Amino acid sequence: MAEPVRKFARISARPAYRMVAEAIERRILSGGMRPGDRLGTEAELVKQFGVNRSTVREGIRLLEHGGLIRRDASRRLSVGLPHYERLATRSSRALVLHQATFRELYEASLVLQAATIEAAAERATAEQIAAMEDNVARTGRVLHDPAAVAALDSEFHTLIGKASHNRVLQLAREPSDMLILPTTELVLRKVDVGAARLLEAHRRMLEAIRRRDREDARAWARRHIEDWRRGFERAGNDLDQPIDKIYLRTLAPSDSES
Amino acid sequence: MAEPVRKFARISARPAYRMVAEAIERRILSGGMRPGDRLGTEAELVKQFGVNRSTVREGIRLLEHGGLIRRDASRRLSVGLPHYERLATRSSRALVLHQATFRELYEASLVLQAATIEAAAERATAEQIAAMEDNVARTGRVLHDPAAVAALDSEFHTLIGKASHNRVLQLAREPSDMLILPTTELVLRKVDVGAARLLEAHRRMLEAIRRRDREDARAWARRHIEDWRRGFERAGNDLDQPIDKIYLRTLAPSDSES
DNA sequence: TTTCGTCCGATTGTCGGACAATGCAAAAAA
DNA sequence: TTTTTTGCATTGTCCGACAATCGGACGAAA
Repeated sequence: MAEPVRKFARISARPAYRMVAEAIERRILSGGMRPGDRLGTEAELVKQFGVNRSTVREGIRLLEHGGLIRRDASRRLSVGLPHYERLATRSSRALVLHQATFRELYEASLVLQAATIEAAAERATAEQIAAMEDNVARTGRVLHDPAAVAALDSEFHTLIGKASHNRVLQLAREPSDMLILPTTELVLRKVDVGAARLLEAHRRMLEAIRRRDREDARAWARRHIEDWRRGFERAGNDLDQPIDKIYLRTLAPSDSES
Repeated sequence: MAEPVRKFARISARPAYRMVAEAIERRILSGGMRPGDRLGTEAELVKQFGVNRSTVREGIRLLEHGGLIRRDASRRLSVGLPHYERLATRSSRALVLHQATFRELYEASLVLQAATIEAAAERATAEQIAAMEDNVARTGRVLHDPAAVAALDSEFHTLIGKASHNRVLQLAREPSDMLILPTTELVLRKVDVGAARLLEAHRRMLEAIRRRDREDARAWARRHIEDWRRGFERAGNDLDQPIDKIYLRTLAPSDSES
């Protein structure tokens, strides 16, 4: 299997529809087009690239799903700004396919949440703190409803992410959040004091952020996640089991929305 | 702008090519098909879905770019296993489009690298340690060549990622790595002792991993990244500047490979 | 004046058919 | 048996077509 001397550059046997996609992608990423800009109509692209409309359409599809290209209400093409959520959805799916375990999620979350809340403690704006206060208040009012508490928990973590003012951290955090948070409701149903402890943790975290006390914020975030783990295990789950496909049902529709 | 009472659910007029993509996606994610399984030919899909081949092909394209579907050497369709690198590429691009700054990258890296190396110190196998030793040895031999050192640095971090045995962390880390590492060469060219310090740090990190000394490993990883920051600034860059599009040139070809 | 039908052109979504290039596997030749 | 050839299946690309829908213009009704 001796590789012959490599002398020639790989000939570009890339299908035309890929070249179309790459050309558009390059244009966007090189700053030639900004998010929101209108891409031409299909007919125009046909003329520019000199290929058939079917080919253009296939090329467009490649970029469309990734969010780099959007179709607005009138179905016309425009440059999109892929949002973390969408990317996180894909990443989450990859993790499931790779059969990552809950322990891996737990370990990563511990670190990422701690870092996020420290950043939030340092940089949260007044509005962001107000939003968290509102969230905590609402949580207090629905303590008996696991689904509602879980939803508000998810929102709370998103708010902290925003308050961290670090988009890289947010992006890094989202996949694990997306897989852990759906289990919260499950845990709450099994552990009676779960909702109360969750609220307590949120309150303390918020309090620490308000005081700009990074250490305390970090400590409570850690405790919060460890609570989740205990509840998860008490609910009869094994931390070393692969992430179940069940959660994909939660994920699935989120990507197919208009 | 008073929103009228919202009474009807949004009507779902999803085009057929999307429904095709969703159907295939559901089948895969629900475990109905495993990575590596052959998807039928286009003609078969046409029969199953009862739509035109053009429509099927557009649907396929949606999934193809995400890696959920691959075309093997013979161009036939099979279920793919999206790899982190591919996802990281997309995430990196998103970060650039969102104009994230190097400070955000730096902050996130600090945390993620520390966590990764702690996990690696705990769980690295003998083979993985051997691979790192080999990497360090090779680095020692090319200290004068910034490009080679940068490449080996990247490899070293990948090895640590593998040794962490935590795929969630790896996935979280990859986008920031992908954006920071290309700057290493740049930094090395500006700072004379850069390569030596880098090698020293790698050596210490490896040593700590071998001793299963999490604290020490973490400390050296931290120092390593702080070295990068100092070098980055000394090279005349502002940490608060948005990630430049320059790096996209590095990124661009990585996705258009076969 | 504002609101409501209605019409029209432009554009997208979908379809059917076609053909060259290429890969795979069976058939023929060595 | 091994090698070569041939034929078929499949993909990539193109063409032309038509219904559905959107945006806007135009005029009628309130």
